[in-house]
This record gives sequence, C-alpha cells and structure tokens, in this order.
Amino acid sequence: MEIKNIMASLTKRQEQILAYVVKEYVETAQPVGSETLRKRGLGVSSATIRNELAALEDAGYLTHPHTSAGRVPTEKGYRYFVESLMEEFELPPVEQRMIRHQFHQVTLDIDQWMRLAAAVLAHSSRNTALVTAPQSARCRFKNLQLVSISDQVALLVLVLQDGTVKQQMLALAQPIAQEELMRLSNRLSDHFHGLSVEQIRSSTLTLDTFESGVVNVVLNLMQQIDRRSSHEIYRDGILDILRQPEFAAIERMQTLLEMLEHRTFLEEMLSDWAPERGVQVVIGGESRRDEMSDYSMVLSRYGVPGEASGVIGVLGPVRMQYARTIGVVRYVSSLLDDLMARMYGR
Amino acid sequence: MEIKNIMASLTKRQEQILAYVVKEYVETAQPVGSETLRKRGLGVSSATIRNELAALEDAGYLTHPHTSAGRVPTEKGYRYFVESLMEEFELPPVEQRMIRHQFHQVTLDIDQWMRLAAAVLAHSSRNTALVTAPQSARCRFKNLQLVSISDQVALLVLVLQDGTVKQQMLALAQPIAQEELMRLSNRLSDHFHGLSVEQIRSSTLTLDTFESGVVNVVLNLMQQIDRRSSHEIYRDGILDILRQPEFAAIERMQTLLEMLEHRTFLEEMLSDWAPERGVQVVIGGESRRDEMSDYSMVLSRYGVPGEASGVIGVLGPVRMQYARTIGVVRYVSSLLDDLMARMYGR
DNA sequence: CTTGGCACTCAAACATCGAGAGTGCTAATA
DNA sequence: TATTAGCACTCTCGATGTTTGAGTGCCAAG
Repeated sequence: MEIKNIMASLTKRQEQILAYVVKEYVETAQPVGSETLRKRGLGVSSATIRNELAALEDAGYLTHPHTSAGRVPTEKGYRYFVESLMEEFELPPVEQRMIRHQFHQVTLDIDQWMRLAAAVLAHSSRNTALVTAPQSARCRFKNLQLVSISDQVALLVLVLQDGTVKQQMLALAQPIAQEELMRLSNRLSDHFHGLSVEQIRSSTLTLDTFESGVVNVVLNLMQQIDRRSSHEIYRDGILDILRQPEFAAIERMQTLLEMLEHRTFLEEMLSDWAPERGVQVVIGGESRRDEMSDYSMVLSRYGVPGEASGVIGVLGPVRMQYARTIGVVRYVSSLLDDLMARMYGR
Repeated sequence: MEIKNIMASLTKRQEQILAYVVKEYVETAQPVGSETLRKRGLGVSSATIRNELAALEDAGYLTHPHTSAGRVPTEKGYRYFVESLMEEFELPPVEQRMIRHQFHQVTLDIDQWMRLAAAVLAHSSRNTALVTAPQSARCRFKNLQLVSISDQVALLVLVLQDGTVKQQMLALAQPIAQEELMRLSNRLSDHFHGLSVEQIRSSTLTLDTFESGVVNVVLNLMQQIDRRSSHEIYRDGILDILRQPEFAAIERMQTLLEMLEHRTFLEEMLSDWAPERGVQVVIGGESRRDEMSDYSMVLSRYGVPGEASGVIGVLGPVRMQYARTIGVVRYVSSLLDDLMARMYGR
C-alpha cells in the first residue's frame, strides 16, 4: 500500500496536475476543468483527472468557485507550487544585459536608481513595484553647507555619510553674509564629521544663538531619517496591475489604490515581511492582513549588510507568475547589491 | 416684445433654470427633470419648465442622454454658468486659517510646500490636484559643493539662485582628498556666482580634466532644469477623483490614470492653459484634447512675476463644483504668492 | 403665456430560458 | 485496484422578453 494522504504528501501525478492547474489558471484567469487538463497530455482520461482533482481539493490545494466550474488553486496550492513545483526562472541574458545597461546609463544617483529599479521591476513583472531607498542603520553626518538665498532666508544643505542629501530653508533673524555662513559651514562640517545624532548632541562646542539653531535643524533632519519617517517608497506600474482581469470590479480597484496610497501601510508590509536575505514570497492572507488577502508580494532585501540596506518588491494579484517575478526580483536585487557595494567602496 | 433667442441671450427665468440644472446635476450626477426643478421653487408648473428646458436645449446649453431622461448641462451650459451665473465663493475664514496654519507649521522648504499645496487643493476640492514647483525664467548658479563619499565616488551638490538643489554622484578616476574637493568647490562657486548656462560656458577659466568634468556636469544639470525636463509635477487626490460616480465604468478609470501618469501630457496641459494671471477654467473639450473631453481644469499661476512662477490646478470631471474649486485655487495661489514673495525677499 | 392632461419613449430592473461547461457517481473494464 | 466510459445533475452566463417608472413633447383649454 502506498503512503497517501496520511502524510498529506502528493503523488507525482497529483503534483503534475497541481502544477498544470496553477500554470493554466495564472495564464487564463479562468477556472480550469478536467478536459483542458487532459489535453495538456497527461496520458489519462478526464475521469481519472477528475478523481485526482477531487483528492487535491480534499487536501486543500484547490477549490471550486461553484459546482459546475473548474478548479482554482488555493493559497496552500500556490504555496506548494512555489515551494516544490515551480522551475527556477532566470532572466534571459538579453534582458539582463538590457537592464544592466539602463542602470549604467543613468547618472550616479540613488534617487534615479530607485526610480529605475521600480520601473524595471514593474515592467518586467507586469505588476506593481515597490522600492525603498537604502537606509543606513544609523545615519552619520558628513558635511553641511549654508547658502544665502536672500536677506531673510538661507538654505541648509546636509550631506550624510551614505550620500543622502537633505535641504531645508532657514529664516534669518537678521542678514548674514555668505562668507560668514561659509565659515560656519566649514567649522561645523569639520567638527561633526562622521558623528551620529547622539554624538553631535553631546559634543561640547560653544555656539551662538544662530549656530545652535542650525545645529538643531541638522539634528532634527537626522532624527527624522533615523526614525525612517521620511522614508520614501518608490512605486511604479500601478496601472499595469489594474489591467489584470481581477480588477473588473470597481471596488477591488479602489481598495488596491487605497492600499498603494497608504504609505505607512506599505512601510509596515515591507518591514514586516522583507527577508534578511534571499527572496521572500508572501501569498495572499499569509501576510495576516485582510486588505492583502487578494494580493501576493515577492520581496528581497538589497544593499551592503552592515552598512545600509533597502527593500525591493513586486506586488500583484495572488494569481501571479511567481517563477518569473522571483527571477526578476532576484536579478534586480543582486544588481543593486553591486551598485551599492561599489558606492560604499566595496 | 422681448429680445429673445435673437441674441442667443437668455431670459432671467432661463438663467435661473440653467443654474438650477447645473447645481442639481453637479450634486447628484443624475439628469434632472422638470418636476425636480419645480420643487426647487420657481413658482411655475412643470410644463412651463419643460418648455424652457426645450428652449435651453435648442440654444445648446443642455442635452438629453435619451428621450425619456432629464436634462444635463453641455459644455456651453457650464461655461455660461461659470461666466455669468455662478456666485463667487470665498473660502470660509476658518478653513483659510487652517490652511495658512498648515503652511506655517511645515519647514521652509519648497518641496514640502508643493506637497502641502497639492494635498490642500485635493482635499478641499475633492478632486485631483496638480502643482508644479516655481521655475525661474532662466536658472542661475549660486553655489556648488563637492563631498567625498568614498575613494571612487564624490557627491556634487548644486544650489541655484532660486533655492533649487540638485545632487549627483561623480565617479572619480583616482581618489581626491576632501580638502582638495573643497578648494575646488569654493573656487568654482566664487567664479560662477550668479551666472547662467551660457555665461558659465563662455567663461575663461583654466581647468584640468577633472575640473572641467565637474563643470560639464553642472552645465548639464542646469540645462536640464532650463529645458524644464526635470520639472516634477506634484499630484494628490487621485483616489478622490476616482470615487466620483463617473468612474463606475472601468476604462474611464484606466484612461484617467493613464493621463495622470503621463508626465509630458500633464506638463503640456499645464503650460498650454495656465493663465498669466487670475484663475483659468478649462471645461472639457475646450482644451482641444480628446483625452480631456470628460474633464475640466481650474488653473492659476503663482509666484513672483519677473522671478519665478509655478502653476497650481485642480483636475476633475466636467461635472465639478466650479465655484468652490475656483475659490480654493484662488486662495492657495495667493498664499503661495505670499510665501514666494517672502522667500525672494519681497 | 401658462397649465393640466395624455400619449409616447426609453433605460433599467427583473424574470425566464436554453446552452454549455464541468462535476460526481456508478458500473464496467483492464 | 486503478482507470475509464457514461450519464444525470448543477450552476453560470448570455440572450430574450416583460414590466415599471421617470420624463418628455404636444395639444387644447384657461
């Protein structure tokens, strides 16, 4: 007697059928029936396939929208597919080269890279891409520049060690000459070079009112960044995902858009589910969020481990081309790894 | 005998009826019939109103979706309403104060102001807001700073006279010390202070390979800005507009989203239709763009006339609360005027 | 000029029906 | 024991027909 159903393990044939169902359904968005499956060339009759389908349904890998409809994978079904059935997909070299080329064409700028990464992910996966800029564990001061804009306004430009740039206007109580501002810039830049928020705060530097005002602004900006509250999330391909047939119903679309506009929600999702390494697949309700029960995510972390890392990901309907998406995410992630490594000087 | 129809001018009662139709339709999104109108208190029977409606339709101010439906304003009808019938709407002082307060709470930063302006417009008008940052007629160099990031990478931070900040990473052929970079920064900053692209290009300054590389990057960035190709358009409230009943049909939604994602299209629309001064209302097909035939825009320019100006606007369905929207746009525009004036030192 | 009255129109909502796809079960077969 | 042919059954989907009601246009009387 064969071991069957006891271990909830599937026979070879069941696996094959499950794989076919997933692939077919992902492609057509239509429930797939026994006859369609037979034509795929299993060498058995549709009746046999029906029996297997019923078994797979009992085991929880498939469902029925209604009595006389074909089968649709459940989350468990997709999970099994992703874990055991799916063949690895590597991005074809032509595409790889094209993507790499795009990254090298663009100027050396994190913001640009992030946009491009989002665009590439969205385009290649035909879903919505989410990308966060690399965050240093704790940001460190690098350089500061004060530029006079008018009698009453100066511009403060703050550069952090990882290349992040922040600017802010300052209102001046009374006019200060550009030379004076420059002298101050240099003094502070020298003093604070390489320091974190706490270190700057505990530094013993005698400052006049204006100077300590400047320092406070700097500390504020740095804290904001530390608290990741200024964390921008780059998105792309919102349109692409809306073209999927699952969004024929209007409120589906609405809820999705609401999700995508809700920054803190996305932030949470990404930080909750981004893996430390490798590519993570989160299918539907696995994310433990009702709003996400119809969507899956494929996430990866990139960057230089100790230094700074960000997250890239693709969000799409549960009915998603997992193999392809994982391949794309993996590739873009490794590409960003390289770029970051080069930027941080290996 | 009265002058009527000859001048295509409307009688008082017709104007009143047209105004009611517009208001009612804007509110309910349903074609409005003679009986509804009678209840509004015109003091005449529905039959009389029907006659007037027929007259208004002949004159082109109203239409019929089908024989047995109520009336809907045409573009001509909306235009007449906006031009002659609508009562001015001033934002209530409470709201004004709230908005002003928000602007003063936020840090002195153009980017933040733009975001806030978009958010306020979108929220107050319940439509999609579009905002462009102020553009100087011709950008002028103010200051430049080179910061060493690693052995192979330096960061160039360029500040323009209007406070715009641009950064770009530079790949270094060989390591250059921070002091050396600073010396160069200061030299170039001094030399180019206040100059335009052409003036920098024709300046006679002896430069080594690296230095002229830096200058080229600067020129490139400045040119980009001059050509307005880097022109960011701040958008907000995309969701709000999608909640309108006109988007029950899915492809309506799709085309709108496509429009809103298409940057160059929006840029064109804004630059084509933004008025030199005052508030401009563009109704449906008046914009001479098929894609826009279902949408209206309310636009205004803000900023300091000779110096730098940007555009703010609201995009919504033709069936829009024009009075309210115009009021909001006017107020936010004047508020930005003040802020900009203050920034440029009056 | 206004109004009550009435016939007419059309979209939207609802009900009915047949076709088709797909299932589950049974009994026969290898 | 696993497979298969056969068949009754179920349910969706699209087409078709029917009803309802809002709203019009026009006429004849006030």
